[in-house]
Amino acid sequence: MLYLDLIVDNDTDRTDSLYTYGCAFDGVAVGARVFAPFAAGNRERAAFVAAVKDEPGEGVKGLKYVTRVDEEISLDANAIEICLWMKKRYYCRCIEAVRCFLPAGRLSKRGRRRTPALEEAPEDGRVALTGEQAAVLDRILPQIDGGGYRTFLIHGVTGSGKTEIYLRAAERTLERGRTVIVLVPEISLTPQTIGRFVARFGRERIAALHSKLSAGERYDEWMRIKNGEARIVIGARSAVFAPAGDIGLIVVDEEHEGTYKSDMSPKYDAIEVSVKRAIQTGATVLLGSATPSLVSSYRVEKRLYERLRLCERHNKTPLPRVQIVDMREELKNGNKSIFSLALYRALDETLAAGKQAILFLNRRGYSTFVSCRSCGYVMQCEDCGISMTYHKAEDEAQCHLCGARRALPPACPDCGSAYLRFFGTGTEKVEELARELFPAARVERLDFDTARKKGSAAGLLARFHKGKTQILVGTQLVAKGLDFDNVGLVGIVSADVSLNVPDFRSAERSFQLITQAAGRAGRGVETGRVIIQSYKPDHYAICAAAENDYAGFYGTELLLRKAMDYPPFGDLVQIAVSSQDEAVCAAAADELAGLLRARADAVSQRRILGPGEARIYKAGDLFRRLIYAKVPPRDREAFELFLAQRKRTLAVGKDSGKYSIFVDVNPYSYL
DNA sequence: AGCACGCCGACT
DNA sequence: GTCGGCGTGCTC
Repeated sequence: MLYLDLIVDNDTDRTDSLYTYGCAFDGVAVGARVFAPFAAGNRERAAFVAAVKDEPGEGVKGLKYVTRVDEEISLDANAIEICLWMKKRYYCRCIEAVRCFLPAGRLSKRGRRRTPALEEAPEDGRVALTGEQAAVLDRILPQIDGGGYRTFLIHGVTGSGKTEIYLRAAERTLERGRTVIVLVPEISLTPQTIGRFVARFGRERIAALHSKLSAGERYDEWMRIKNGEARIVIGARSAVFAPAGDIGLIVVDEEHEGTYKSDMSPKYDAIEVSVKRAIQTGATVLLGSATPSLVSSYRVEKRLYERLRLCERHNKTPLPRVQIVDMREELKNGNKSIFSLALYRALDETLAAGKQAILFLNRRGYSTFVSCRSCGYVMQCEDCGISMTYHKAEDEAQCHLCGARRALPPACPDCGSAYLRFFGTGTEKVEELARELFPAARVERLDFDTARKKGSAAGLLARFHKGKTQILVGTQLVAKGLDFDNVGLVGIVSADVSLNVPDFRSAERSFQLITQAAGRAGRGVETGRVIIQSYKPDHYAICAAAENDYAGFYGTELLLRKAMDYPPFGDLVQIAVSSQDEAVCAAAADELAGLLRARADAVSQRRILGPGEARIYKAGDLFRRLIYAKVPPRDREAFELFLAQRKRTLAVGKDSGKYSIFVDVNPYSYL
């Protein structure tokens, strides 16, 4: 008789612990999926083996027995180890982590072997390597040959040929009989990257995991990976959990992108998980970016990663000329338009020269808020409490958080005045003004609103590519990865939008966005122009982006992070306390913050912030308060233990169900 | 979250 | 005497 510690498929915090069962079946290993009777009703539930033992161990009362073993679906010991680590690191339930490793949600039925089509691959552009590429591969390939864990940060400017590095590394890994996982920020935005993998290795060796797959297709792809048929996996962040055996290489393309952090439970960081998995199997990790995240660059400094540089743009096009325009001066000179004189002239010249322009503004909609000039009333979402954006195309106000839509009131609901006006600028207004200023030019807009209609984004981009459109207005959708030869000008309408987000990463994100957007200019033969408009033209993130000075930005930002104890000098842990009862929520949040402060020494007291009301104070029928804890590395383990114990006490104790605690480690959203 | 148990009122 | 209302507490 064997004894198994099981993670039972039960959706509550109370049952989030290991249960010991007897097992009469032979050959059951850690990771196996079994079925066992659970609780008073003895209903059969699925469970995963976390440990196999000869003795039941202490404190086991009323031993029950496993009824059968799943022959088809199983995980392995490495996966279980990661699940237990995720519970500790991200404060999720074990079973939630286990589900990450399983094909989509509920386990669906076996399909009949459906291989979804991938984008038509271009011919394999296998060209001679540049000297730089060869040098980078000289570091990577021996590492792959030797096995063993190592992470390389490939710091390469846009167009320097990072994808070719990934392809050669993948090729070598396959030659060694090992498997490859490639993570991309968003599969729909990276068809070129996928296309090149398909061209190089063939569709049948690749499994693509993305959100457009049906449950059945997902299951089939999962099985193709599990049984070794597909040896290369490409997908968004969740592909890091692919059931690939003997992983030899994990690639994370555009590693600085926020999409690698999950915003749903488990709120994992796919880069952290990648490194964990790579350590387990002795694999190489390639993190690629033109603007590496501060955390990754700091890890290079600490010798946890090794930086490899690619500095030359592939076709040797010089970097664009960049000009920063001080919008305060424009206002002083009587120009109230969102187009500075410099941007207007540059657009005029660009169009006259038969070139195209991209206008970038990271804010969709027409205006940012609707307000009464008489009494100051601002139209807000009833559920989220944030101001609503006016969308002219639909002639309605929209909440950009929950998607709620409301018609505009004919008069101010508070004072009855007719002076309801639109404030702030979004892409819709930029598009409208561009049309007014340049009536001869064809202007189109690419943002979430125009891209969501199926196929419309592709058509829009094709028209721009063919030169039928002269001005393309858009949000960050236009900043990413688009490669057009004839773009002579990129105008960043307001660099302040991303800078003024209340988030410690706002400077970093602004630097990355500006650098990316600027990278769209002059991809062809000639030098392009970039104009950055800002009310903070001296801001270090803007200046550094304009000068293409990554090192300068990194140095300044790192000092600020250190002064504020922000990542990479520790974790920023967000703890949300929520309850249907406003007073219970407040009291529980106060108590928890008190306990956190009590365990910290005097120096660390200031590292506990709050509790404060969440920006979305009332979500549905729940009131929410937030506490932030800045946790330095040396305190991490003790902090994790403390908070996990608190969560456990809440789950099994008297207050169970009265309020809840949700933890997000290094969150990307502060609402 | 389920699900069983248990203690009380209403009905055959 | 027994059916079922839902409040309470447990799940190897």
